[in-house]
Amino acid sequence: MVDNCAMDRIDLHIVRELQNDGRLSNQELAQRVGLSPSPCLRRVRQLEQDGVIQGYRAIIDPEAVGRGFEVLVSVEVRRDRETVEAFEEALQDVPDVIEAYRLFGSPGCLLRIAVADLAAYERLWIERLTTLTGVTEVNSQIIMKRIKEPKGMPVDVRGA
Amino acid sequence: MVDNCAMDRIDLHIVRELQNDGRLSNQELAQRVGLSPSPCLRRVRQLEQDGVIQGYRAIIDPEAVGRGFEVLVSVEVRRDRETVEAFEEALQDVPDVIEAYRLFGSPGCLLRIAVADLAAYERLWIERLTTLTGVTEVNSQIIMKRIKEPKGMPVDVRGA
DNA sequence: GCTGATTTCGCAATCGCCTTGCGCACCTCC
DNA sequence: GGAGGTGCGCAAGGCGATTGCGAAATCAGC
Repeated sequence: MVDNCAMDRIDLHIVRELQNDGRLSNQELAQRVGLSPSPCLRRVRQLEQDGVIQGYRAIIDPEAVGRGFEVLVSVEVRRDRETVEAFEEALQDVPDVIEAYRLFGSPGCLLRIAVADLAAYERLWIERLTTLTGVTEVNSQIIMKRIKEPKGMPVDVRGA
Repeated sequence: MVDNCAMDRIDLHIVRELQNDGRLSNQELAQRVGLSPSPCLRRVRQLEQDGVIQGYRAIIDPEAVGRGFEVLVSVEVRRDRETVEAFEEALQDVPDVIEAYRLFGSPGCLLRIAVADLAAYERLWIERLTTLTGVTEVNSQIIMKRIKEPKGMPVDVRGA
């Protein structure tokens, strides 16, 4: 996690390739970045240890696991430290909340929620969202379409 | 991609484990879901082919690749088909836009953007966001804190 | 500019895992 | 009760991961 920012262009290239396909074999990866397998693997291990690569994840079709209905929820919370901290802590225990951000300005907080369908969302809304303490306003917006599939951060490799 | 929804609890378990750690060895995975390696691998391949597992990705620290500054941008676009389609198409060519949703109601569109710092965002805003055709309103909100790290979809495995 | 120290590479060998073909068990439908 | 189909476990072959070591490159200091 220490910011050992000695990332040269090969490291960036490795990061980019692994972000595109986290299951690349070390051999294939080495070939793509122009290295032999052993130093390539050593670099990957170093990147993992430095926290640059935080993990690997399979990308799942939300529909297939019964979470094809997505909602963006703006939440306003009373702005004192206790309330905010309790609210954010409580969010951790709601698995349907996929993403959550605290913002400057208004709304103070934005959630992305994924559930099975409208009925499931109604249940979540009435049972878990409106009951959170300190919440003064909840505004739900159904997602019509995902315009851009999340593909991770773009990584600029100078000269590659 | 065809909805071969014969996902039993073992498949759900596989999906959950691979979402947690996309680089699990097949042996380890098989052991966790209570199978021997060969049928386990066959199931994984099937899930990939059915589009349930859409891919694998390394999770990268945004800071490490110079994208530690994140902004949520509400965009309003003129609501005719031509404009909307052109706008959404144009978004694909802006790599700094990490996520994009089209919403019901207002705002009509929400973007998540990741750049290096405020200066980089100012440049992006003036050069690429305000110049998009049909855009009638752009409202930027800087993200103070990521409350919940994206960990993918929760997968309920009945009885596991 | 040369030299020593350090870093990083490539090679080779070992080990372990992936992968596939096959036989067996179970389940279903006649 | 028998026949077909589905899905499992076993075993073997091939291939990739992993590590130790020597060589090359890079860098600092003089």
